[in-house]
Amino acid sequence: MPTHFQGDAETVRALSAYINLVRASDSTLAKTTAHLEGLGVTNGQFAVLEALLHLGPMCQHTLGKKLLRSGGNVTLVVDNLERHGWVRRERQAEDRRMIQIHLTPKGRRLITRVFPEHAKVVAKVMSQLSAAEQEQLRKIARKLGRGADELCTERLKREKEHDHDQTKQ
Amino acid sequence: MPTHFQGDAETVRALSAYINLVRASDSTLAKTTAHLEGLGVTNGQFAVLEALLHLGPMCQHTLGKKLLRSGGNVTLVVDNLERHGWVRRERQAEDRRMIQIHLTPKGRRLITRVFPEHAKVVAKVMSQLSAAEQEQLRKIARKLGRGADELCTERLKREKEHDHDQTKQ
DNA sequence: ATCTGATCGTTTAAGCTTGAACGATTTGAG
DNA sequence: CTCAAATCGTTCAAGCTTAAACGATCAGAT
Repeated sequence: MPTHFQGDAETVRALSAYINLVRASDSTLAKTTAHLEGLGVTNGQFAVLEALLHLGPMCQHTLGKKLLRSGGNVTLVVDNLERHGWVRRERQAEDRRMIQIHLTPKGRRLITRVFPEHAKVVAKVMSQLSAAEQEQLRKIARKLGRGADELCTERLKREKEHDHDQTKQ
Repeated sequence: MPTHFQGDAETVRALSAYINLVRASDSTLAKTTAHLEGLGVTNGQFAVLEALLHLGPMCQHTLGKKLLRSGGNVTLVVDNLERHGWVRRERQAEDRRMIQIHLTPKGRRLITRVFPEHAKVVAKVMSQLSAAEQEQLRKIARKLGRGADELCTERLKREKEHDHDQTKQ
């Protein structure tokens, strides 16, 4: 094989970290997705429902930015969620370009029931790592993927800390 | 909102690490994919070409396991690679169920040219992290995604160490 | 030799995802 | 006011991905 890989140690290190990162993500995502499918909810649908539950109603454009998905994708996922009766669209009066997405009571019941199960699966998968390792992973991954919001986790922490209702919504 | 998230600190920690992991992977993968698309190679195609370059010819089933992809997916990707003239199928004589995939000279030229560029992009993205952080990330992610082989990195390290041709194949 | 079960690759249907083109709406400049 | 540019959601074509059903091939038992 006449071609060498000409990278230095730095490049080898970066590639190694990168590959393991993507594989770990793929692998854990597959496990949690398998659980969701058994509940009749796709990955994208779950992500939207979770965002609406933990962050409140928001318009599709915002949803797309939060979830790192294209506009067309959000339209499709919301279509499907609407078809199931889990969310409803509400055109904004002050800016008729925007459509705010709301959880319906039915949708709220669903995600409220499903999310704890999902959390349990994630906890089980992540339990392969020690607490310290999970914390390191969180910090490093956050630094790497910075610019992306953290969705539910901040809210979860607040809920945990205060431990009382935030009846807003 | 009458429903609390009932998880303990352990679950919150796991979720937080998980979300940041998936987001970091999504985010970095998007950046590297964007570069590949400009070269007329899809993600899956690149992964196959890279595996063939760094691990040598192998049958589709093995390819699927290495890349964590379904059999049907491997068939499609190899179809497309074959259509471009970058790989060829070679039915095995000793076991006619298997089909070994080989890089063509044209395919080898392509991946040999493209891989260093890809490595450079990865190195740039990962340079947001210090060397120590990258090393930590590699270890932790590897532990989490264990069972998955590391594809090129081991081979790259060997090439780097020995720094001479391994003209095999 | 024949049969059974396992393995490998292919095909198909379904769903996800994206980018680009498009229409509706708003904003701001003139 | 009027028009141009920007923003938001929708639609469409294309490609990726998977699971399941299928045919071909092999290995082992009888």
